[in-house]
Amino acid sequence: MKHNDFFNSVFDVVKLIPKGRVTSYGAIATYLGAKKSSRTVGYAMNASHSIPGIPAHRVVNRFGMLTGKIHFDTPYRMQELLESEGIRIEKDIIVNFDELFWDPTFELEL
DNA sequence: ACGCTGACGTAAC
DNA sequence: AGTTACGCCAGCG
Repeated sequence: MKHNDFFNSVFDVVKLIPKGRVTSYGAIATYLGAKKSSRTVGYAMNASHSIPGIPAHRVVNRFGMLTGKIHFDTPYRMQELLESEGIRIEKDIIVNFDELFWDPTFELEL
């Protein structure tokens, strides 16, 4: 886990997100040991656009809000993808987010 | 080459 | 307790 590997690590973690589950940028950043880099985590997702297999729609902010939906092909794509996995969304906010939250630090434990 | 911005989150005032 | 500012790092103007 170095500088450039940050992106790579983020992608790896996102790929590990189980279907029907979601996580937050901060959770990934914390898992990588740089909770302050949460912003960069989201930015890494931006780069994931060129990388298939990255369920970026499963990554939301700390409040469970689909903040990155705008960066998808269509703003509704993210919500539809999540709903397709059984996740309910209301006003761009994941319902039962606490229940669906998948924390890599807890699930993967370092 | 330099600086601002951006899918966030936390600390400080 | 609400608001403002900053940190992180890389892409882009």
